[in-house]
Amino acid sequence: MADENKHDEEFLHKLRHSTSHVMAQAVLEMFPEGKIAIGPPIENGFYYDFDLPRTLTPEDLAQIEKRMKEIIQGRYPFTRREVSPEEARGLYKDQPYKLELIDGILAAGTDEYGNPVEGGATLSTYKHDHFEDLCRGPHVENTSQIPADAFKLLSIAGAYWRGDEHNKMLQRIYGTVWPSRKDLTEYLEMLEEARKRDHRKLGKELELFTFDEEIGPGLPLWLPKGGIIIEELERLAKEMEYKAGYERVRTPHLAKEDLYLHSGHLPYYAESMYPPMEMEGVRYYVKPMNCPFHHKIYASKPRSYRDLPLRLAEYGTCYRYEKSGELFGLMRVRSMQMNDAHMYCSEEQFEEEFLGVVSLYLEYFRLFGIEKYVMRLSTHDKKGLGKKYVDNERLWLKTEEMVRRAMQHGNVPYLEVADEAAFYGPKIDVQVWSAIGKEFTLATNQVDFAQPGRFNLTFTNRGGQEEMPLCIHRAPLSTHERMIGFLIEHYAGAFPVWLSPVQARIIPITDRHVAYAQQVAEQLKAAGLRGDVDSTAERMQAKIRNAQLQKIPYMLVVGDKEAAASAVAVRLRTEENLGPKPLAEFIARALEAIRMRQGI
RNA sequence: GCCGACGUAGCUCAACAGGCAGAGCGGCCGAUUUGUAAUCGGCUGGUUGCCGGUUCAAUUCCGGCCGUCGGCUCCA
Repeated sequence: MADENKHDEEFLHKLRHSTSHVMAQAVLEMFPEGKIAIGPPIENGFYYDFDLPRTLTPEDLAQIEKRMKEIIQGRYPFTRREVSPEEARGLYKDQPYKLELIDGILAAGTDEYGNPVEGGATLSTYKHDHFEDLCRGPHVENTSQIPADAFKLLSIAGAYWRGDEHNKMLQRIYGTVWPSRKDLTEYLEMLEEARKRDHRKLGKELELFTFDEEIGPGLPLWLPKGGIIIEELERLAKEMEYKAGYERVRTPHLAKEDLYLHSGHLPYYAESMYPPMEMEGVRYYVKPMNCPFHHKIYASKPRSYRDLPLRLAEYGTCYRYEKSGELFGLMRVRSMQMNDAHMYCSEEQFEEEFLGVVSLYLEYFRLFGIEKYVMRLSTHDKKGLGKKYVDNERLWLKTEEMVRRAMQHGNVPYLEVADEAAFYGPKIDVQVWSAIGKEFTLATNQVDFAQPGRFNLTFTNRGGQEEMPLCIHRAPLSTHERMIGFLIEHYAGAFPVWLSPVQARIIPITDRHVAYAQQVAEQLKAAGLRGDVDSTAERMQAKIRNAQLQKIPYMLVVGDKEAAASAVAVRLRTEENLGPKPLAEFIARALEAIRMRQGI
């Protein structure tokens, strides 16, 4: 079975890669003077980058698709051949991007995407019809293996040559292709379904948050219902952090420039900080992170080894000037409330502290039922030392090894990726995917060996000597913005009761039941439940529909029978009808679900 | 920030090829009083994102700005 899947994967890969070649041929026929860059297969499809004399339009895509179908039906075989550097250069003398790729392959021993190739570089091409592309392959044997009714060109986008923003921007066409028409249809339907759970759409429908042009891009307004979710998440964080020995602190939203110079953030971060404001000759910045403030709290008095680990927690509000094109609903914003904490510990305590954080993550993920995530160990890259990263290779290697060891000892699977670290140390990032497939770092757990030194943070060890602590930065619940954006999609808006803004909607069948409904509401309130009464002049059916659309977990229908018996007829949003229950029984059930923070 | 598309009522969306801007939902008023996903009728609602240009006339064509979206870059 696993073997079969592997074959499927290989075939899909070849299919997608081959379709991208066919597309490139079609585009070059349309624009004979066009330049082609690269066109790899990707998850669910493929793309190809072009440098063309004019911008593409959606109508062009239809044209290109049409031509692609003709090419496919030409039943052209894909043939591979190896070419000498001279021949390759001759073949692509009018294709500057290909020439650059050839040079790269020969110089660095990499393939056309810059990945190293074992056994040195060989130049090869794949040809079908009259289109011959510099390519390592593999491909399907014949264009006829591409189902002409199972591919679709999806979008046109800009993309920098070699992914570098200093390079020219090319035009990228994204497409998708599947083994059959049915697979394609299913994929497109899946995309459609995913759009329905998009947090931007649900956030509006469920009245959780909004943006206002006059307030500013990336600055969300939390509506009352969203505010409830924030309150509940903070309550959870406070409970968990209290149990784990954290202490809560509070720090201001801005500080003098000196602080960020001192922390070392300013040179690395200036681009993404709001510009300074000046008062009486002093420059202040609104904070993009909480760490320097917490360091100052650590430094507020002499520390002993007996004080460690010291764990300072704060839901701190930070502001980062993300580039305009990078903003994305709640997932990428400019004002954010971070589930932040900094723990200061000795080297011996590091592993236990670090694993303590990881287990906190896992506890949260279990609670939320988050199963699809990847823990990524992000390490430094030698080339970035002194630029992107603090220039201390010895400590980089040492702390990276410490994290590896901690993860291995804790039996936590992780993936290691170079050149993704924070500037002050390695980190574990938790990667998740939004409904529409965008990847995000949800939470992060970072080692910091640089800032304690910059702030002269020390503690007196057992031997009476001053020692520098390590610092761990962590944010298991991410920021409220990203966490809630993610949870909206994760639950498709149907939050478990404890997070539901409205936990119970009381539905009087006729106006004469409103008084009883209000009594029920009072009792829910007294029990600490969030309930409201739908007293609109609608029929019960309409009231139920509205509650369903709002994804309210409990609908309590009350009519004559219920009023007479101090009962409520309980309907769940899953459409399960529990029938009449004594009010006290319902309240007990709801409170239990809330206490467990599970289900409805 | 870069490339491209888009922006019409609170929401979802119409308006031939420049010629007085429309529907459904919502909201308000009234009628109805109903047992598990939409009761009926009436009313209300817009300087068509903003600024400028072309034109007798601009939602429509052109330019600039703002915002959103799809990507790229970047990122909690």
